[in-house]
Amino acid sequence: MPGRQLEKIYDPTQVEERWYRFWTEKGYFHATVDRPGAPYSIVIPPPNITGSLHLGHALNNTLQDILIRWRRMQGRNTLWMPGTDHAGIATQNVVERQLLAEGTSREVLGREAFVKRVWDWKAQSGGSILQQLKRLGASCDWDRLRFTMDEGLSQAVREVFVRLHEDGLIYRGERLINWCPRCLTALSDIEVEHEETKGKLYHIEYPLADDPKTRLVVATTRPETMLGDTAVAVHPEDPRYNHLIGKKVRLPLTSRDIPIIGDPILVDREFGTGAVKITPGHDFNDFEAGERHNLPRIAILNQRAQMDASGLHDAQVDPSLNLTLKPVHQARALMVDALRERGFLAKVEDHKMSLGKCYRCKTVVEPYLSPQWFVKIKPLAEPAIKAVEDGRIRLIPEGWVNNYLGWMRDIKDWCISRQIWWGHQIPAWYCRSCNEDAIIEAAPNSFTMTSDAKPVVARTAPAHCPDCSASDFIRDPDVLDTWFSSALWPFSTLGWPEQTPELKTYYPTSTLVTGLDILFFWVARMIMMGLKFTGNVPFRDVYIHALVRDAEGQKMSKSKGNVMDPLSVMEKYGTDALRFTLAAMASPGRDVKLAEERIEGYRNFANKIWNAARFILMNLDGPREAAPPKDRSFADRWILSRLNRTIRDVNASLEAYRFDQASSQIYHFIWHEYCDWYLELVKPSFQSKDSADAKRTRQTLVESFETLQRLLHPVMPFITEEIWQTLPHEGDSLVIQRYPVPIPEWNAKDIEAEFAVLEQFVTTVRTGRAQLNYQPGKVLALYGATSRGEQLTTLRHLLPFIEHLSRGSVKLAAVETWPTDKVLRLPVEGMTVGLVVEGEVDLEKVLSRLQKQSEEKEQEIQRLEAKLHNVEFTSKAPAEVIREHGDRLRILQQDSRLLVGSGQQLRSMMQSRKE
RNA sequence: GGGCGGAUAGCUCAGCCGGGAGAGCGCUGCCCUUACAAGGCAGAGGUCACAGGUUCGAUCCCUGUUCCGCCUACCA
Repeated sequence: MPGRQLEKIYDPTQVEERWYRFWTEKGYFHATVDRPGAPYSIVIPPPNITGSLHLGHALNNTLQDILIRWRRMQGRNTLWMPGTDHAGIATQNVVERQLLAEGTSREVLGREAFVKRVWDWKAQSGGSILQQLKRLGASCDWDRLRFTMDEGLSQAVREVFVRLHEDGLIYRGERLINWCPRCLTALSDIEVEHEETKGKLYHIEYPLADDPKTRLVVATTRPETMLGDTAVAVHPEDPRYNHLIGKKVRLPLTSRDIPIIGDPILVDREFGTGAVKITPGHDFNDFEAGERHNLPRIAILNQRAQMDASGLHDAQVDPSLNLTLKPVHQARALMVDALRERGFLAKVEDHKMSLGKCYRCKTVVEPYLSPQWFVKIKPLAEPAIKAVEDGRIRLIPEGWVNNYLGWMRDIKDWCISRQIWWGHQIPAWYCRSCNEDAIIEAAPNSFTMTSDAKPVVARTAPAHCPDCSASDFIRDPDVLDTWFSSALWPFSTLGWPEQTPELKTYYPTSTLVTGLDILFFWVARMIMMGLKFTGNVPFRDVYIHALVRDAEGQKMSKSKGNVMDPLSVMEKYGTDALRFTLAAMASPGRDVKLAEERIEGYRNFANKIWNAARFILMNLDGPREAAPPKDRSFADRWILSRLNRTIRDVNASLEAYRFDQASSQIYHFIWHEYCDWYLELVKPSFQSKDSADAKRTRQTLVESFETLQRLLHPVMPFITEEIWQTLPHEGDSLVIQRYPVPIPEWNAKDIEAEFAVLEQFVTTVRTGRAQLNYQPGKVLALYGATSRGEQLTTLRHLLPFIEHLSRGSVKLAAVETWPTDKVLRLPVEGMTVGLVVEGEVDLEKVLSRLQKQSEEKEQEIQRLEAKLHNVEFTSKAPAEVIREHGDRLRILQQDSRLLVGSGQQLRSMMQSRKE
């Protein structure tokens, strides 16, 4: 049964697509509730439909796929639920840009046509990331693909909204919210990115109304908003100012007088001048201060962050300033000039401050006063805190727990309404006749509702008004924050609110794999919603992985030009190499710095495996015999024992989400034990094709290598399937084979100890070879000696292997019987290895190395002796440590004596050569 | 401002419930030895950031310092 010949170099492009198609055609990734095995489920963090695969996705999905493939092979009933997220703002932006290029706009199209246009776009190009996930090998159940705007998920959204509203956890009200003047929508607090920037602190003089020569100086970073000031605050206990409380100042550049008030919360006496202007319409703190003191609010900016005509009028601003419709930064410059000219500007100093920007478009965000929908979050947060505190949900690594708890305990109400068209429209309707004054038709067919409007919240459009029974309604134009629907993802994708078999089987899901960046956006909200609506946690484990950075540790971004495209990486090095790299670098709590050389290194690893497979297939031509492990050869027993250890380690690592450990354990085993030693040890047994050893070793080769393919498959699915299919095997695909578990009969501690002796001997011969500058192929005359009985037995027993790996003939005899004039002696762990010295050899070099070694050993001996002579140590250290120190010392002393002898003997050799 | 994490070989990192300092990549030397030059063999390279403390003993535990990340916060 000669297997098919493999090419000399592994070519992933020949392999990957073929097997992925095979797997999906066979339906291996499809989950059914009646499948045996304990359920294991993961919901994918749904990528944006606007997105294309970047390395963060690649890492995230590689780790999920490793878990899913591993659990599937363990016989669990696995489900990996895939899907995409409608990404309201981002998607709307993309389509609006297209419209702009076509010379039109969403306003021209109208809402209905625009939304249809977005669906068209989604149908065309919204799914490309899914194809890329397949390319990565993701074993998702594609038959269950979900989208946050699917009818089923939309129904879940409406259901949740209505129930939260019924429970009083959703309300509508006029608040100061974060507003993006480019996207023209509200944002939640966490959608604002704060960035440290260099700004200015302007000191502005406000003359007292009844005594214009006396001026109160306030400090501000935003002089343009002073036009909306409705008070100035000082600290009530500040002797510099408190006598002014109750008086008024004339607001510069306006004809308004505003009061001076005392407020100990807002005012920090140490900062600036100790006097603060209060602009309740444009600053969150000022808004609260305004609430405390019943101050009027004047909005001087419109929704595009331009100076607003009616706002300027209300604020009684000097019209000659010509500010109308000037954007913020221009208005600021004009204001500063005007203040300076008219003598109100005391001074300007540099000032560090943080600026809020829209996380989607990086535009500076404005606090904006408008009616919005909010989720009252505290009652939802409390159970979510408890679930993590009591361990029903584990965060891994657990260092993030405090982060999570801290954020949750301090959580603020969640603004969920967005003034865009793409998304789940809020299920709230306004009766026209009851809200006549509250409904404003801003443009034809475009309405806004004041905060006084009374909505009817319902699952479907109401037929009659509960108050006046009229039937003319206008639906709330706002849509919900995209994260509102993603918060339901773990159960909405499984059919909720229906109690589907899927929901019963796969919920709570087992593990969530995600990046830190969406811990609050997504994970926290899923926990809150899951607990609220299913009474159960949405997942047991949350594995939080790091960010992928470039080789210099910089965040990858298009503007920096340091992005690495995973698709071209897969093209160049193969998908398995990329996956292995990401897994190997996924150390907990540390960012992944990705350099291309690493990927190349693991590409080489794939090739190493490939060539091991070639070797095995070449030698499989002949009978095989499945003898019990203990009856097999030394090499066979050794590799099975080592493989067993690796199986144990890898399983333990995966259980602990230590993808890095699992990968390096497999890497080390395959390359440095299996290939470097085992395959070399085994070569001689094939010299006589039909020997018992050959038969059994063939069997061991197949067993061990087949097991290795199973062990590695979750990380490198493609090459392992390709190799597995060429090896003798049972079954249709590696995907559905059982994951390796340790086999007790494979353990052979004694054999491993024997191997250590062999390895030391052989390595020492090789070192000697290198020192004597012998060709690797040169067959040597070698000697071996040891005074330790068990070592001698092992050496005798393993002589054929040792001779093969040392490329020489080894005489085991007492050192005294070796020829003194032509043998280099090298000690190792109590043994002495002898190499015959022939030809032109630089013995000086050899000697100096011996001397250096000798010194190192001597140092170590002295250190150990000092320790063992120290009574404090011997009386207080554990017996085991003392014994171990003693053992080590004895071996060192032995080696040291041998080294000295070896050096003397070498010197006399050199002497006799000279003569 | 607060919190968290990091500082170990040229680079990227592992290790550490305290007892001989490791890997990968890179580097040096020899070798195209029929599985693999995307390879083999051998090797060089580290006062484990700094200063104290606890201990018989500290890379590891504690305290402080410096530097670097990240998260978070309304200091106008």
